[in-house]
Amino acid sequence: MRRSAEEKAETRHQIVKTAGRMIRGRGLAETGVADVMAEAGLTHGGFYRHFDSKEALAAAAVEAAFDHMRARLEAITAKAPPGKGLEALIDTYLTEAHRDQPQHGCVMASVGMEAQRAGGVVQTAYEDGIARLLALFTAQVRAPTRRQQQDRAQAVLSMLVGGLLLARALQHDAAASKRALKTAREAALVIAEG
Amino acid sequence: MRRSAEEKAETRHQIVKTAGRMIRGRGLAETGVADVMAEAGLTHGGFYRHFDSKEALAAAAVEAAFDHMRARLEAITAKAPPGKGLEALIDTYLTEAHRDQPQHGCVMASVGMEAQRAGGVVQTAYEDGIARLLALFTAQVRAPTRRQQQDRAQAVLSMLVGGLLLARALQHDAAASKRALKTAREAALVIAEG
DNA sequence: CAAATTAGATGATTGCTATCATCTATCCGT
DNA sequence: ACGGATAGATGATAGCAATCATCTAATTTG
Repeated sequence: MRRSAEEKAETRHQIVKTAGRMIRGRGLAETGVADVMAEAGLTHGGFYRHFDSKEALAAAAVEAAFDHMRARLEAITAKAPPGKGLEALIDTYLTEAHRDQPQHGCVMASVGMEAQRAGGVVQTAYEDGIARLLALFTAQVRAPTRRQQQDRAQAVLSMLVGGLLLARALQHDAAASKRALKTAREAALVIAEG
Repeated sequence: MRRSAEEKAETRHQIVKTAGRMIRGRGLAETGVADVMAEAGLTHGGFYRHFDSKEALAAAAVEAAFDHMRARLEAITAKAPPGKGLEALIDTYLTEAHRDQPQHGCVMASVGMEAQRAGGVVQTAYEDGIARLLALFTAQVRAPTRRQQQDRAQAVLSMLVGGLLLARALQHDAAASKRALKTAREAALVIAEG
C-alpha cells in the first residue's frame, strides 16, 4: 500500500496534529503511539516509517502546536486596532473556550513541566516554542526600552499561563473559575501598560 | 517482620513524603510504586498494606505536599512584619531555589495539569489544595472588600505560578530566567497593592 | 507465654506500550 | 510497462509497572 510523496507528507502531518491534540488533552505519558495512529486512522505498525521514536513524534507535535498557536495569535494581532495587539492576545488567551479545551490550546499550560522533564528534543522544542511565543508578545508591548518590553511580555505571559491554570483548577466552581479568568485578564492589562 | 502501630504510621509517612517528592520531581506517570518504595527503603510488596492503589498514594502525596507547603508559607507570613505578609509570600515563592527544586516546591507548578487530568481522588486533592492555598493568600491581601481580596489573591497566585513556570522554561538562559523571576515578583507586588 | 495478627519481603501474574520484522500492494524511475 | 522501492498492515517481542498470593518474623492480645 505504498503512497505518493504528497500523501506521505499529508499522513505525517495528520499524525503530528493528532499527537499534538492528544498530548495536550491527556498528557505525554498517557498518549501511546498506537493511540495516536488509531486516532489518525492508521495502525501502529507504520509509525516508524515517519518517526524514529515516540520522543521524535512528541518533539514534532510540541513544535507544531506552538507554531499553530503562534500563527493564530499573529492573525489576531494583525486584525486588532493599532496599539491594541497585546490586549487582543490577552482576551484570546483567557477565554472559557481555552480553559475548557486544553487539547486545542497552549502547550505551556497543558504540558509545561511534562515537556520540560522529558528532556532531549522534546524539552528543546518546548523551550524554543516558549522563546518564540515570548518574542511574539514582546513585539506587541509598547514600552520605552526594549528591556521593558521584554520584561512586560514575560510578566504578561506568566499571568496568562498562571491564570489559565488556576481557572482550570477551579473549574468545579464555575463562578470562581470565571472570576479567575477575569481577574487575570485585568491584572494582565495593568501589567501590559506598565 | 511485623512492626508496631507507630512504626507503621512512620513508614506510611515516609512513603507519602517520598512519593510527594518523586511525583513533583519526575511526574505522576513516571513515578512507579516500586520506585517510591525503594526510595523509602522498602520493597514493592508491602505497599498494599498501606494504600489501596497507586491512585490513593498519589492523592495522599498531593494532599501532604500542599499541607506541607501551606505550613511553610504560614510560618513565613507569621514572621513577616505586619502588613508585609503577602510580600513575604511572593518573595518566598519566586526564588531560584524554588525554580531549581520542583521536587520540594509547589504542586500546582510541578504537576498541575497532570493532577487535574488524573481525575478521581487525585484531582480532588489537587483542587482542594489549591482552594486552601488561595485562602491563605486571600488572608494576606489588604483590600476594601472581601471580593477584592479574593480577586487579588487569585491574580497574585496566578502570577507566581506562571512566573515560576516561565522561569523554569527559560532555565537554559540563566539571565532571562532570573529576569522572569524578578519581573514576575514586581508584577505580583503591583497587583497585590491593587 | 501462646496464639492470632500483620508489616514487609519475595516472587508471580497480567496487561500495556514501544519497538521491530515481515508482508503486501502500490507508486515511481527507467 | 516493468522492477525496485516503500507506506502502511499484521503480528511478535521485550520490558516495565500495578496488583496480588504467599511467606516470615515479629508484635500484640488474651
